[in-house]
Amino acid sequence: MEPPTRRERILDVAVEEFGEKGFAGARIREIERRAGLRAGTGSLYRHFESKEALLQEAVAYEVARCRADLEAARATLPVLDDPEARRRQRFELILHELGRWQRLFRLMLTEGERVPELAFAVWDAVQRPVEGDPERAENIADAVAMTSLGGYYFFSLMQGRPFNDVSEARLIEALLAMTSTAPDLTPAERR
Amino acid sequence: MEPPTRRERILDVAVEEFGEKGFAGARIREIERRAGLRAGTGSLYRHFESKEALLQEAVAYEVARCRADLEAARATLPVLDDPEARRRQRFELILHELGRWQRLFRLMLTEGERVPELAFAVWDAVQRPVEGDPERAENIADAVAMTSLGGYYFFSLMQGRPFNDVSEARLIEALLAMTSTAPDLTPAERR
DNA sequence: GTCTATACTCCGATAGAC
DNA sequence: GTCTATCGGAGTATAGAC
Repeated sequence: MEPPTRRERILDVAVEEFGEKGFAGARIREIERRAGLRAGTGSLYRHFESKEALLQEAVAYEVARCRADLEAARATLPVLDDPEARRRQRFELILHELGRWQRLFRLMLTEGERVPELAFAVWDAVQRPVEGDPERAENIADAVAMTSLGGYYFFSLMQGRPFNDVSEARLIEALLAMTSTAPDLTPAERR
Repeated sequence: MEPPTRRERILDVAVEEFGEKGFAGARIREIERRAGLRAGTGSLYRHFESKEALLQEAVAYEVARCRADLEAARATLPVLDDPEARRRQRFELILHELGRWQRLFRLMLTEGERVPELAFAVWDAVQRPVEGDPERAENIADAVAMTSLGGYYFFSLMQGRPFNDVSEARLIEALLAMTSTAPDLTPAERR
């Protein structure tokens, strides 16, 4: 692995700074400081046109890195035969990756209008394509699992501790039990 | 109902402005403009000490109003005997109230450090207290439902349409089916 | 390509007339 | 309690030496 260029170091810390404080709250001087440039000198502008341009490039950079990490993580996982084990594996991966994508989620919530492509990029990478009828029981069960993992992540983030003191392992256990028992999820009107 | 005082009008629009743009991005002149004061004159400071103080009071104001709305909504609901109907009622209420609390959630994510009491206030109001053992099956099932509704709300917000095209009604249906079938949620090691 | 120095703008906040 | 006028500070951005 080559050492990161200065440009990459700037992008790195810019993602952090924008993610933590949003566009308006982010400080160029702070990004310079963290990237190893003298703070407040404007040296950053030899690398990027403006604060706005920096945000755009930082987001694109982080999306690319997150996607690569996700692919890499998927590639290292063993291929499992048991469907339940496969679902557990998937749930654990999702929960883990949510942390990796946290800053992009935050930017999506706070700077969505400023970077409209971000929403597409994130969902394109994160979301398993829905195959066939979205009303299919399997897809609904998957949506419940996905939303539950996402909600768990957000609520835990907000509470600053595991949501309602339910551990990750416990939640996954419950989700597996609920979706494997596979209650009839066909809409009532179709039965 | 009395007409809102100017102070209340300011608090009203301040919640909007802070919620949309965060503390750093919010503009006093914009709040003045929206509250019917001349923009950029600093007239706001006859009512509030500083931007920081305004944020604190705006948050407290919004928490109080959201809580009142929640109580009011609960009070108007009919008392149901059927436990399943009661759960459906509860799920629908949560999904509905999440929209009302949206700005506070956002402020919690973006300005959490600035207003540490906010997290306590919000969770105290929203969260049904966990009775007894948090590992109890009922509480775990409830946590799954709560997280799923929260995640559904957030993801739909981010996607700008119902998450994975699953309608609210459909999600609630699925959650009811999954939690009423009541699979054995006791942790494996206790069986 | 990094620094010094600084221009320029925007914003939060204050003083004081009415 | 709202306006006019303005201060002071902070922040983005630029010009130019090295």
